[in-house]
Amino acid sequence: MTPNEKLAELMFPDVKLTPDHFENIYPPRQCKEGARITRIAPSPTGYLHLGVLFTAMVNRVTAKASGGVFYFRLEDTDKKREVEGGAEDILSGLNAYGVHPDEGFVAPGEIIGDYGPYRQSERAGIYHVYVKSLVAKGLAYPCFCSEEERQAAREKQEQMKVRTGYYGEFARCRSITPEQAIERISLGQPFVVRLRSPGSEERRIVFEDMIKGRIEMPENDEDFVLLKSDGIPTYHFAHAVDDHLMRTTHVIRGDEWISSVPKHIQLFRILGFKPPKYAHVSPIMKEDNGGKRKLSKRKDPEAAVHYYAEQGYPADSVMEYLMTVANSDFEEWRRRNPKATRSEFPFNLKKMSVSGALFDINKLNDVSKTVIAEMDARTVTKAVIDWAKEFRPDYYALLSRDPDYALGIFSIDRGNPKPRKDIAKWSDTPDYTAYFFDETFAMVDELPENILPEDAAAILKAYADVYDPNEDKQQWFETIKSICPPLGFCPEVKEYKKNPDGYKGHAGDVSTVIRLAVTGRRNTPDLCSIMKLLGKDRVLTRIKQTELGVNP
RNA sequence: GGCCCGGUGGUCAAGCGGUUAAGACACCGCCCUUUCACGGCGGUAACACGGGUUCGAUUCCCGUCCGGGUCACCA
Repeated sequence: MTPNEKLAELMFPDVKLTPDHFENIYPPRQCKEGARITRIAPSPTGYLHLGVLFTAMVNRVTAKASGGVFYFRLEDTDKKREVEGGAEDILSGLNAYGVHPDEGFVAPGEIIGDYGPYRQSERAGIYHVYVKSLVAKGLAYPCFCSEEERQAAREKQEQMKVRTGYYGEFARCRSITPEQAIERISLGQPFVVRLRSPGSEERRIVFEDMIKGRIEMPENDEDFVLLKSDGIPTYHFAHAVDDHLMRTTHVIRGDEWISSVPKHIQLFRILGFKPPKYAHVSPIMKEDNGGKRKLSKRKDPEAAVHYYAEQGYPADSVMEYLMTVANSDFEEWRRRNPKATRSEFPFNLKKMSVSGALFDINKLNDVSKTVIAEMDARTVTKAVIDWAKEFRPDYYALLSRDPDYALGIFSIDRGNPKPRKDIAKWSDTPDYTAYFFDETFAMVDELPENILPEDAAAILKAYADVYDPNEDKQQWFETIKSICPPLGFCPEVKEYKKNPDGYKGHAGDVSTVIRLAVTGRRNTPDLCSIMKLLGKDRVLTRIKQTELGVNP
């Protein structure tokens, strides 16, 4: 045994397997030519972030479009930051938005696939095999530096105005001989394992990022940590081992990783792995005092995907919006293919933006209005009730009192060739539908400027006398027209416009007064339908109340 | 500070040496219309700056400025 092999044996006495073993039990995948294997590998440090959903969506769509596999791996190597229930939240969130993994963690408590374990904390044995072989070959070494020592070295580097980091002459433990290391380990000194980096600052490494294009950077020359003192790997090492063994072909991740690519490529080479293709996704930004910054989970409520559920944005709306952010020609495609499923869209990583897009709530609202406008009444009603049940108990109570009435509300003007686009999210509905319930109906306190109170009172009085709840829409409007002349209003708008001085107003003004009395609003969907739904008694009561209020 | 990346209307974005510099959202006006919404038509509004290269630069090169990312035993 060489000294390094002895050292490796001492460091990992329990490790008996070799890398070959894993190469055999995780063979290359049998996929059709060009199939892309992608993954989402979040760490369970909190709730599902919009950026993670976005990245997951991009991963899934690229895998699916190529007939490949999209899997979910849990990066739980940092116990300190782990949040209980974090993994479940992320997973159920992804599923709620239709970003279903094919493999790995596919649902809370459900793990499938032949390339597991998919939880990094269960893969310690695998990582150790690879680290051990690296140490045995002298490609990695134990480092005994304390935090204080590293801190001191850093300060010295800052003083000397040189790059900080554990490299070159600053990599103190690099020169410890295997014999010395064996002695210190035997003494029980704690250690981490570092890569003995063969890189040089002087040399450049070039790689092709599928989104950002060609990128050139100095080689990595830092002896970065592979295994932490608790025996758990760092992200870098786990990335290399896992993505190789799980046979990932395309690593699509946030662009905060781009600066570590030299480390990653170096690791793949040293381990004898074929590096994956990389695609670094720009983050979704938020406007902040005229500047831009990444959506922050702490500062921005809209960073957490949960926010959209609370606000009542349908999952489809969020995904449609995210797709337009991902590939801006998605919108145009959608207009041409209104009924197609998103997976039919020819998604392309190369069409992704190189710099981060500002989160645009206006755009989300617009997209969402279109999504909701195309839903049928039953779907909308159910969604609103489900939403209210969770987030607006008071409104839920009103809706669930009479489900058919609720259905009636959301049926108005729905399904006709000119869809209304006035609901962007379910939280718009309590106010939007307030006048349908006596509890939330608010009487008018102000008339339009062009209508005098006495005229309004006269209109309401006249209408109350002829009101017939059984009229269809056309008859209903004829009735309104019929009360116009005696009141001094013109039944035809066009005629009124030719001769505005000859009348007090036109049929539109008359119906506005009625609308105001019945709904308390100047703008509503089709009034005739609304009145039918409200019912004769309620309509008459409101007309009378308003009449009194307007003309006491 | 070092190393990367990026700067086209308020926002998202096409464009890749010669264009009246698309389109979408937002905003404004008009039309349609019993209101609103939908729809239609029109409008305001952009190539960060300075040098090159070129017959010609938004497009290519350099510099400046601005923005973003990253420099851990976190991912």
